[in-house]
Amino acid sequence: MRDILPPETSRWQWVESVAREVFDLYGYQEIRLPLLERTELFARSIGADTDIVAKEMYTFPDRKGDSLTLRPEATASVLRAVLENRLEKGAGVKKFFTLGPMFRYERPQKGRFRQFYQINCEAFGVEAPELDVEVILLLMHILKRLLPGELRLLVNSLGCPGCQVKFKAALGLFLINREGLCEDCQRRRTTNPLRVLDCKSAHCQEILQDAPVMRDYLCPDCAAHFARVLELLDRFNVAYELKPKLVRGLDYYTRTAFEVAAVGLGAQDAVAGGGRYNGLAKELGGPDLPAIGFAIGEDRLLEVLPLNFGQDHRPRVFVAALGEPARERAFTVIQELRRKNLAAEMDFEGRSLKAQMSLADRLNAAYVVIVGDKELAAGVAQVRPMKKFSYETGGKVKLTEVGAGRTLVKQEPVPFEDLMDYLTGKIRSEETH
RNA sequence: GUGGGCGUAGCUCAGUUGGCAGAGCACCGGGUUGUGGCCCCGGCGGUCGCGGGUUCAAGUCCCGUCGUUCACCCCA
Repeated sequence: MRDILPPETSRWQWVESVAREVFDLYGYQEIRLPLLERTELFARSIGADTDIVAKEMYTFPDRKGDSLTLRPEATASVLRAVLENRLEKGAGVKKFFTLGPMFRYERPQKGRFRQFYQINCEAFGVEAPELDVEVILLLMHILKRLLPGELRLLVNSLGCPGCQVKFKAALGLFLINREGLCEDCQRRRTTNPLRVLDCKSAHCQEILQDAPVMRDYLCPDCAAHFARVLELLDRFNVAYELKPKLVRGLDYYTRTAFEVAAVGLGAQDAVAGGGRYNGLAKELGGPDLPAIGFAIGEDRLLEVLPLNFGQDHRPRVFVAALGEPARERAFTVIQELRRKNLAAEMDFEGRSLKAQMSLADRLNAAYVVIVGDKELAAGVAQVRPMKKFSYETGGKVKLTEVGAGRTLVKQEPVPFEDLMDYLTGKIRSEETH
């Protein structure tokens, strides 16, 4: 478990605000969900044989004795909320996004945490491959707004349950008399044969060279659906890699499955993953409701995001005051500035002017307003621009770097009654540049 | 669930065969009695993760424990 602290938090806010903006462009609306659900929901949706359900859930009884679980993923909760509130009724596609923490009890490592954050997208009610593509376009739209680096989009089709039965049978037959599979795969061979496909062992991959491929087992409908998805991705110039061995960890996926990988994340390099889950609604006792969605791993995304992205560059005003009367005045000045929507700060501890200047510098103040006895008497404050490398010509500055290429910026006397207009004007004009 | 690395000042880390707990950065003050960033000087700051053991003596050796980190399994 970990805390997320400033200045890191402003990067999180930025990522989330970009995601919200793009979701809005595509017509998605936010839903907010409980972090706790009845254990049964996850057991039924994710699949009892998956690692998530078998060993990774935070599960405990509540006071009444009902078994509750901290959500290990969002899709099941979203679908539960949709069905409970009859949100699937009515014409057209229903589009939702949600974001927040998920919980899995596993050993943390790079890019993996016990409490981690996802941005989730879920769309219901439309079976057409166009929706698959729109969802992928949406995902790539968000990621490209956020990340400058190259992303690898991996796609595959897992087929419908009919295809999967045939394929699993073929794969099982293929695996049954193969020698030399790693220990894990020997176990998986019976428990979850699909997982053998994406084993990282080089030796297993060698054995799998001529294993049956899902694509050959797709029924005509599934094959046509997948072909159309690929055709549209091409038309929108979305670069993708076909990855026949892409299987996903949750049982409920059907047809289109995809994953986005980024470099620099170590062993856990998937920043987003998703796919169709047409059968899940019925599985949970609802109607036959086609559905597709994805999850972005926010923690991992932040990990590969350059450090300067999403930092707060809002200009601030610092009011430096000397003496008690000046401090009184300064307090009213910063409140006035804040009411004008300008971020403003001052010192409450009676520090020296030098110390206040230094503080202003650390707070990244764009301007310092200096108020002392002289200024109060004259009714005129000194306004000093704090751009890097600016300095006052008359000051006792020993800055050794002063010289080549520095601009001279003098501080200006500004009557108190003009202060607000002066500062708002200065800062607005700088913001537009 | 399995295997390894690391826990010493706010941060990053030194610490010799066991012998007075250190540096850089950050912070505070001064050099400049009213002016930030560079420079110089000074200062503040540590139950050495926690508990036990060995020893005249433990940051150092041993055992346990907690935390953290990387990898496996698996996933975002």
